[in-house]
Amino acid sequence: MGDVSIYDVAKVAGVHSSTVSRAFSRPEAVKPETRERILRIAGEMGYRVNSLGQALRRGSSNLVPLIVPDITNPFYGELAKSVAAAAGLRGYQVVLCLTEGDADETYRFLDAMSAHLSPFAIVAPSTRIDAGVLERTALARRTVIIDRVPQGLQVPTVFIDNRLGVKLALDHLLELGHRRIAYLTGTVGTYSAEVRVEAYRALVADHGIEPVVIRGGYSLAATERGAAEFLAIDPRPTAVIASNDLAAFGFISRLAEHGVRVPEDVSVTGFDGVPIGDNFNPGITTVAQPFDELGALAVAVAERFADDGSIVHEVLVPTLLVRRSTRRLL
Amino acid sequence: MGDVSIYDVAKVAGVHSSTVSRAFSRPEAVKPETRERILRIAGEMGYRVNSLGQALRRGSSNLVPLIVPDITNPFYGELAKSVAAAAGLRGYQVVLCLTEGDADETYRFLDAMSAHLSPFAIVAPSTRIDAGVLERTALARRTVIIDRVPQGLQVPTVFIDNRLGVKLALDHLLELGHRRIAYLTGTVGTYSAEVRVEAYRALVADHGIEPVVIRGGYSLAATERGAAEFLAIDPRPTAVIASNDLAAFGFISRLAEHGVRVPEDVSVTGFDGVPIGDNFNPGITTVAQPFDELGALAVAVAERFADDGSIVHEVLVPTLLVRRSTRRLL
DNA sequence: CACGGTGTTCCAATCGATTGCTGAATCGCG
DNA sequence: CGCGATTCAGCAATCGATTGGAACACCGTG
Repeated sequence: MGDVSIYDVAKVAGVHSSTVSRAFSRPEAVKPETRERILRIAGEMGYRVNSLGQALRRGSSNLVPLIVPDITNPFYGELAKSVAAAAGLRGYQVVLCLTEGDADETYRFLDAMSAHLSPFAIVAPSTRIDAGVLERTALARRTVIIDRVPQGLQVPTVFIDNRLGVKLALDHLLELGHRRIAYLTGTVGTYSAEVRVEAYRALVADHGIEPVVIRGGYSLAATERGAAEFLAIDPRPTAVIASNDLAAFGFISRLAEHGVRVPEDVSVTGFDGVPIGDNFNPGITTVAQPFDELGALAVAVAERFADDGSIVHEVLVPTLLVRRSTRRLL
Repeated sequence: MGDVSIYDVAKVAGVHSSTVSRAFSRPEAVKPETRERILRIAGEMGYRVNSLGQALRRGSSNLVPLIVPDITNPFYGELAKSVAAAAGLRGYQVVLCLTEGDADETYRFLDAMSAHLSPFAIVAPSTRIDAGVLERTALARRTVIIDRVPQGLQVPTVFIDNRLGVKLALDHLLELGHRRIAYLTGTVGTYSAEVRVEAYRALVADHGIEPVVIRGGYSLAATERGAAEFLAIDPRPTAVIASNDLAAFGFISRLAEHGVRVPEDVSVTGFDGVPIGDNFNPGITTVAQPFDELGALAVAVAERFADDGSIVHEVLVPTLLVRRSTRRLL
């Protein structure tokens, strides 16, 4: 089955192996009737090009590593889906690399995949990118980051306008009459996460509102702590902007266990806009990222970077998705 | 950086390239001091073995395709996580293949990955496996299925005891005093899904209970239809066994929008035991699959199958995870 | 008939690593 | 001191595909 090489096909077709190769990779360079015969025989013999031999010779494979901290987080799930779709369209295969939040793993994966001659890599970091280490990895000049990066780091990035996202959520809540609006953090230490809190602080100040930041997260312990922190605040906020959907889910769930209902008692907004938010109880009002665009741009930007070294920073615009977790303050 | 080959190292170290190769792949075959010098020089030069050359020569790569319908479904997310962990431990890299429910894609991915000389493949199907097509793919004799398969299909499998899972949920509800217990389906057409409904039908019959099957799903439309079907039933069931967590989430969410509360008005159990169920509102009582075991066994079984062709069927035992979505019938 | 031009195929080197075989050096032992 | 055994390293073929350049046939033209 998989053990037919161009040599085998060449022998049967009575031509040289290089002709078989060209029949596939440069069709116009071989006489139509010869080509057809080769293709037919190859088909009959069950020949399939060996990507390895091809990649070795060409010096570049079609394997694109997607490095994420945690695939069970729906945000990364959506990201993986869109990247895989965009990559597939261009003939790439996504190699899934899970770091579990260990930054060193990122660089290890990058090294491992450069040994597979990956043309480029896509990284959704869980922490701020370490410029020094990144420079040292083999794929350094061919990696795109799905996050903001510190000034001066020569790496293309793709991410949403976080400030606008927070503004969207805040304006929505303000319009509903809320004034005591708190912010719930997640656990990840990405640059984006920091940008979001800072945006919250700045925007809220513009309205003369005192910022209140609650530490949230995903684990049972973190969500419980978040709920406890919230319940201890006096006077209690009437609305909460969560840094991401997952944190909002856990927060709402813990609140419910304490008899605090959403949106009746508190309005809560999520962030990311993962589809599962539709199936949450209540449907979560959230700042939605354009995932399809995100994946497509990540691949396109990475391809360009690898190709001509051009470093661009694509900033996507989020939209507000109003569902049922927010309501007008009575 | 990535452009150092064994020849470069060999030249600097003053030895033959084959010695460099052996220094890495068969350390005992080269004199300790020679080996150390080679390793040191290789390190200084930033040499990294080129997996492609290696795989081409060996006739087998370390790339393991994991083929799943939808990575944003938390079940497959958990599966991917555990498979990636188990694979990583043995030096494999998981290649993520997303079929979006298109069965043909499965076979296409299998073919594509056999061109990468994958040692074996792991498939979580979205439909019943097509024996005929599977046989025809190159990786056929090296694929393990995460699901039940029809009798007579010569393929190793890893999956949980679905009947026991349903029994766990049913017994729990019976013990809580429920008698009108319905079943909510998902949308996927896997063998496991079928087995679960049938188990429900059979088990419920043992208790003289009339089976009621509601068609659920993940999409907004499907969850709404499920809720509508449920609300139309008279007399209304007091408990529902969902075929999977995601379906349960959407169902509960739509029910809430109709003023029906869980668990106050209906008890609902999920199936799969995805961690996000903890952050759902309310925390979902569910039949938990042992994910870590699942991933580890999938890799182990696939490895054995590829190695000596032995076909085993591992059946894992699920456990009941009691949270807050079920309560005693008053 | 000779010659330049065009179209098609072949030859052979190459990508990077592995491995059976061979030859050389070293060791143990009588 | 000499001989066989053992250890270690070099040689060269090989995995499968690609590609620059050579070779060949055939064309039309002068």
